[in-house]
Amino acid sequence: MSDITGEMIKDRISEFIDRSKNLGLKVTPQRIAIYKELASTDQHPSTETIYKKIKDYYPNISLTTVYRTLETFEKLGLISVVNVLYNAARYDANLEPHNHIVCTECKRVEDVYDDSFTTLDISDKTLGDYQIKGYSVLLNGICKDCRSN
Amino acid sequence: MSDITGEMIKDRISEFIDRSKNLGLKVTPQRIAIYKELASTDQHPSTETIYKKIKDYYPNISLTTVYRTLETFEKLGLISVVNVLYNAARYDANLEPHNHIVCTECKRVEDVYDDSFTTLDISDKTLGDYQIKGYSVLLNGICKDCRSN
DNA sequence: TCTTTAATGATATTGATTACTATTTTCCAA
DNA sequence: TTGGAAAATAGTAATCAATATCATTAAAGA
Repeated sequence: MSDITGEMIKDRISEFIDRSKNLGLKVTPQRIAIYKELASTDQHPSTETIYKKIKDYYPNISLTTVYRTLETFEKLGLISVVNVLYNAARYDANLEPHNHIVCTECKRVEDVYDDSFTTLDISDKTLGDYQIKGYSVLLNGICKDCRSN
Repeated sequence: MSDITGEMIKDRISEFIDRSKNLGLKVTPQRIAIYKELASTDQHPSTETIYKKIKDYYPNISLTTVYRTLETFEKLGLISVVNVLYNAARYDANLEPHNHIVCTECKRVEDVYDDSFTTLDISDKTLGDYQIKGYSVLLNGICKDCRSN
């Protein structure tokens, strides 16, 4: 949306601290740094990218901490992961229009045939400067098998 | 949709061979095996999974070949990759409803605010046995920078 | 069949992520 | 305010996914 101001970041961080306390998460300087880095950008950075940025002013932070912390935040809903299925490339020979639902536990992917997903209108405003190739709707949830385990 | 029958697979493979020839791709037993494996399932397998299956009856196929071949097929549109953004986890601290557009060249991710994407109706039929957590619309294309390079 | 050129296999390397463990820190209760 | 239990961190090793390299092999048209 609009640019992220310093004021907004401060607000986000104090809200983050409150939410952490409510969730029983200990508030550490590493966690604040990681959250701050992520809340200060709309670039959807990777773990490595966040790590490198923090390194500049917090040279002995551990990469492991960044990985672990982002996972913790994500599980608690403090942040979100853009790409649920980031572990490995997954392929499909079925070229007819359809979409997918993924189980966030076991990473199983199943087909979804729903016309309302395959016929979305995409406005020029939405496209921005991109030359569009396509789009996909990815539902995520927990499958029957994983719920019963 | 429905189950994949042996007849359907044969059809898909001969169509695949035709398309390969038209595209100037050499038709090798490895390529046929890889395509066949993928066309015979609706499980959206990873490279490793396909490799292991083929190993059973084609023991000296190389994992590298499977990687390379799937990439080739995908670039030519013979198959598709379910998860464009599979290289590394990407995070977002912005929890307000929005979606994303990704550049398939440089993997940059940008926010998309489009109400028609954030208010999709999800039918029970679509959900199947899943306990839904959410969904995302991911547009993909080529950004301005990558087009000009 | 011959030849060109693409494709393959094997291996090494890189990059992303997770596992492990000793040490340190947070934060609550005394 | 301080002591201590529990949680978090740092550092390193190990694993898993993907790519690079290169010598060898195979496909397909002349």
